Amino acid sequence: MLRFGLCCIFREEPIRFRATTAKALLSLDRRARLAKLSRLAMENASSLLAALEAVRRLGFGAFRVLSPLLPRYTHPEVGYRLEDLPGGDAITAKLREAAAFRALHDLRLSFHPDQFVVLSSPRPEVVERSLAELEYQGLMAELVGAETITLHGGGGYGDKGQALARWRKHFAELSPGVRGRLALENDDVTYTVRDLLPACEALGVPLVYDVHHHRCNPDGLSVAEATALAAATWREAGREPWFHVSSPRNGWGGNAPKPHADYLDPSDFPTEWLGLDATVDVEAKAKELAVARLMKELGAEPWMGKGRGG
DNA sequence: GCATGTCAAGTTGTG
DNA sequence: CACAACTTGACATGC
Repeated sequence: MLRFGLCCIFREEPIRFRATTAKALLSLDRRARLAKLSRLAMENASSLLAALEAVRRLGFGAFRVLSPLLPRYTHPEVGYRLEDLPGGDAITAKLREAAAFRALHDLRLSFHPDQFVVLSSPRPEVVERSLAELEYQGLMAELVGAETITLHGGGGYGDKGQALARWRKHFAELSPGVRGRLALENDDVTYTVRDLLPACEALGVPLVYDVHHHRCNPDGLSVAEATALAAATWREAGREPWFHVSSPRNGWGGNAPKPHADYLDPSDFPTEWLGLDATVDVEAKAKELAVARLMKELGAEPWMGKGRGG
């Protein structure tokens, strides 16, 4: 069956993740800085557990975790380690509590590094920071039991072949824990499913198929073909396929940017996906309300975990 | 309280 | 050239 996933935050559920800025941290001495970071990290760890409880209650089967659970962790000036934080053990324990809840209810967790993480960049300093950020996200993924870190190909720099060769080279520099979790996702301006498949197959990296991006940035493959090719990269690894879907706020016409709408238009949901064993992250501004509405409109069953009769 | 300006980071495309 | 878009507005400050 299909399981539906929520991305990062909630519209109505009273669950919030906290952040801070490097500038604010730099105005504090080391002791006050670490105390503040510790407080925020503990709040975020508790919020993650609350988020997973809400996800389960709402009948969803997946959750995308907001990357900065530990705010500014890899910042060159205010970066730190978990062991540096007062109460670091309690933070770790709370994250492991979330991991246990995830496992008990068979929820699938992912991370999605933001736009600054670019393994295809020709600039060494960009790649270096990207590798550090991915190692941080790998550490978080390990702690909370997240299966996947979903990354885009990055920039094309006028030569996508060369850029992807750089991506593959830097992929090899990551730790095994990150390599084993990394997935590639087609994006809306540069890399299509057709572009990414050779790298995915060569590296054993599964392909997250975003049908919204595919419609913005087509490659001659039909939705059915792209679905089958992407799904094969997951099944090769004995894993369940992972897809993304969203609707454009201002319709599909024209070349203007296509920000996400509040809710899914059910006609944007590929009929090719119905009946598959797969995970579908719903990217919509109305968050859990949008996931719930889409499931209702599709007649989808709530996720109860594999082998739990759901 | 509330309005407003700011926030680490990359790359691309539009107007 | 400025700005929006991207997984996401939240935080810090000043009134």
